[in-house]
Order: sequence, then structure tokens, then C-alpha cells
Amino acid sequence: MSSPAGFQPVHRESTSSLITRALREGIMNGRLPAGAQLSEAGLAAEFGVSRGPLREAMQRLVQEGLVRSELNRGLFVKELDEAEIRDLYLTRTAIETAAAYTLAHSEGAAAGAQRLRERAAAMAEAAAAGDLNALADADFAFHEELVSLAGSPRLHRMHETLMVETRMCMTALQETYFDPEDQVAEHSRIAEAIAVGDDEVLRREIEEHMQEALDRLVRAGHQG
Amino acid sequence: MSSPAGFQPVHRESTSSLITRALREGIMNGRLPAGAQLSEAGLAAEFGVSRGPLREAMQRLVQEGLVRSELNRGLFVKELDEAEIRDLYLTRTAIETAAAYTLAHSEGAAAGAQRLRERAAAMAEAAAAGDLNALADADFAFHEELVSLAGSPRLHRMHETLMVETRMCMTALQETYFDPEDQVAEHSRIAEAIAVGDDEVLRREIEEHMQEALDRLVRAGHQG
DNA sequence: CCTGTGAAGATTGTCAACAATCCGGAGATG
DNA sequence: CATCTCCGGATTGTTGACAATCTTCACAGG
Repeated sequence: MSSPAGFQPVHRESTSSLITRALREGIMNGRLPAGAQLSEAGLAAEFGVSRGPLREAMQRLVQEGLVRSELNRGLFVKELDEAEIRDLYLTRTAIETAAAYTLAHSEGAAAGAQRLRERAAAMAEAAAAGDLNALADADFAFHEELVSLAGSPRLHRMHETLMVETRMCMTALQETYFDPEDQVAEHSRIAEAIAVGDDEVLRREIEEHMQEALDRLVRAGHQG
Repeated sequence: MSSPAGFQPVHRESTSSLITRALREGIMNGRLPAGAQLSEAGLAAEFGVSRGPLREAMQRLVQEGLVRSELNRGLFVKELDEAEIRDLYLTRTAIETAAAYTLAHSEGAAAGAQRLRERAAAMAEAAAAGDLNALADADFAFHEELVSLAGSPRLHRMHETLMVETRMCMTALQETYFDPEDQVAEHSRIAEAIAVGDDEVLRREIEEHMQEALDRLVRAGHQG
């Protein structure tokens, strides 16, 4: 747009940034389970770097709240008890409501709603095929897209962390989708509310959706 | 509460954590102005530590979004243009609305509203005395208290960063309180809305307050 | 049996030195 | 005069080593 040939500035990434992403991924998919100690020497050897860059990556995760640091003891993947899970969903509601509200009032509301409809359709497809893994992926993709479309760097960055935590406790609790059709319907209603632009409905849909998801998780936690 | 003698776990802090706070303070009050390069060697010497812990602290600030990292070039205090300031206030609205909503629906709503009334009273006192510095402090204390009272660790952590950014651009723009009385009144209305528990009013009051604050900042930016 | 002592082992916290990269200017070349 | 090349200085990125701390276990004493 602004530059003559429309080039993006070259984007190279620091080592600690790469390691941060890799560790975050590991926490998300359960390869680094909640409560596990993160050994500096061991992980540094795995990544093939020295402890310096690895420690820097750790500090990022500490700041993000995914890792807890105990002085002279080590770093541990944060464990989520029920209160934490409730707080997680409270915060997700805050962020996603704001994102949806912003999107619904922006120029790209119609286009955004269309994108979200497509995501919901992908969920429906996965649900129909009985592929619960694909359904979960599509579910996350929907929420990721929702916040992305709002175009707010801060909301997006905060949401990233929250989604890691969400996925973390879903894998930990082995939560299964009980009513896939209901899930799809909830997401579709959110997309439609954005298309229509009714704030009140939008807020209610998101709030209910989060409440449902939270209830499922808490139930799974009590049973499992 | 839960433990027999009610002791808290001993809380010692890591060096990088201390340095992070000190740097954050420096960014907030303008001692490290926006766009400034943060020299590792220089700062390490000032703190009397080696570059290791200092770099760890830097990574935390990068993750927080207060500092921007350019590979092999250095670290720079993030600059806030108008779009960024708008995003900042959009996000503050999201977080503080959620906090106020949570507080208003909690058991401690009445007590919380009282605490906020006291904060607003402190603002009124500062405004009456014409002490704009004290007014700004009381203003921040009000918002800090509001989010603290919600009792959500995630909202609180996110809000912390946002307040640093807010203060950063206020000091950068030398924003002065134009209508101190109006300011106090806006805060009082928020406290009362929490006491009453009317969600709709609460949302509107916070949204308007943020919009007002944003407008003042943007105007100051265009003039200054 | 419970408590206190002490050393071994492992892990984290810190540091100073080395390697790689970038920026600026002097000088050569056309 | 413009451009290219090269070098010195400075800064960041990374490493391996050292110091401090914590945990675990065995063992002696009451």
C-alpha cells in the first residue's frame, strides 16, 4: 500500500522467540503436562542451544502466565484448578465479546460474518463425519478467526494465550464433544448475530456459549 | 483460610522479575521514552548485574508488548501511534467492563462500590486542591482497584500492562486534565452503577468514560 | 520410632568471554 | 561527483564455566 512495490519488511525471528513458540505448542498439546518441571539443561539439549536463549524463552512463558517460576527450584507448567478454569472462561468471554462487538461495528462486518459462517460449516462437516479431532480444530479456528477479524493486536495477543490454556485443559481432561450439533449451532448463531449487528443478542450468544463450554469442562473435571 | 495457621508461602522474587518491574516503571514514567533503544550493557551496569538477568527481563517486556525487539539491532521502547492508542482503549474497555460486570454480580458488590466511592472521593479532593498529579494518581488507583476487586488474576495481569501503556502515552503527550470535575463525576457514576447492579448502565458509563479519555488523548496528540 | 546432622548429587542463578552482526565513515575507482 | 569496497567500533547473540541453592538419602542420637 504505502511502499512503492508493496514489500513487507523482512521478518527474522530470534531464537528465544522460536523456542517460546515450540514450548507453547508443547504445553498446548500436553507433551509438557500441567505441573511438569521444565528442566533447563534437558530442554536446552533437546533444542540444541545453550541455556541462555532457553531461559529467555521461559521468562516469556512466565510473563504469559503459562509457566510458574519457583526461585532456586525451577519452572513448572501451570496447573489449572476449577477456579482457574472459571477465570479463564471469564476472560475469554471478555476478550471475544469485545472482538465480536468490534467486528460487528466495523466495515468488514458482513465479510467477517461470512468467514465465520464458513468456519462453522467446517465444524458441521467434521461433526457429520464424526471426526472429533477435526471438530476441535475447527472450533479453535472459529474463535481464532473471530478475534483476528476484529483487527486488534492487543485482543489478539491476549487471546492467543487464553486459547493455549483452553486447549491445555481440554487435552488434560480428555473432554469429548457431547452434542456436536449443538456446538455447531452455537457458533452459527454467533456468526449470524455479527451479521445482523444486534449487540444484545451477540453478547448473550457468546456468554451462553462460554458458559456451556465451561460447564462441560467442569463436569469433565469432576468425573475424570 | 485453608492452612491451619494461615501462613502465606514465603515469597521471594527472582532478579529478572525485579528488573522487569523497574524497567516497566521506567517506561511508565517516561524515564525510558518511547522509541528509545534499551542498551543491554548500559542498563546492566546501572542495575549492577550482568547481561543475563537483564536480557531475561527484556524478554518479559517483549512478551508484554511494551518493548519491540529487532534482531541484531536491539530492543526499543514501543511507540504508540493513534491507531495503537485506540486499540489500547478498546482493550481497556473490554477488560474493565468485564471486571466491573464481575464485581457487580459478586457478593462483594456493595463493599466494592464503597471502596470505589472512596477512590472517587480522593479524586475529588485532588481536583479541588488543583493538584493534577495527585488527580492522575487517584484516577489510576480507581481503575486499578476496580479490576482488583473483580478478583480475576487474568484480567488483573492484562490490565496491569494496559495501565503502563496508558500512563506512558499520558506522560508522552503531557495530557492535562481539562475538566477535573467531569472526570470525578464519570468515576462516581461508575461506582454507583456497580452499587445498583444495572449492567446496561454500567457498560454505557464505562464505554463513555473510555471514549472521553481517548478523545482527550487523541486531541492532545494532534495539538502537541 | 522420631528428630536432627551432614554430605552427595542435581538444578538453578550468574557471570565474563567469545562469535556474529550491524552501522558509519574513509578511501579507492570509474 | 557518484558509487563501491573495506575496515573499525559498537552492540547484540551465544556459550561454557563457576557459585549458590535445594533435595535426597544415610546415619547417629535421644
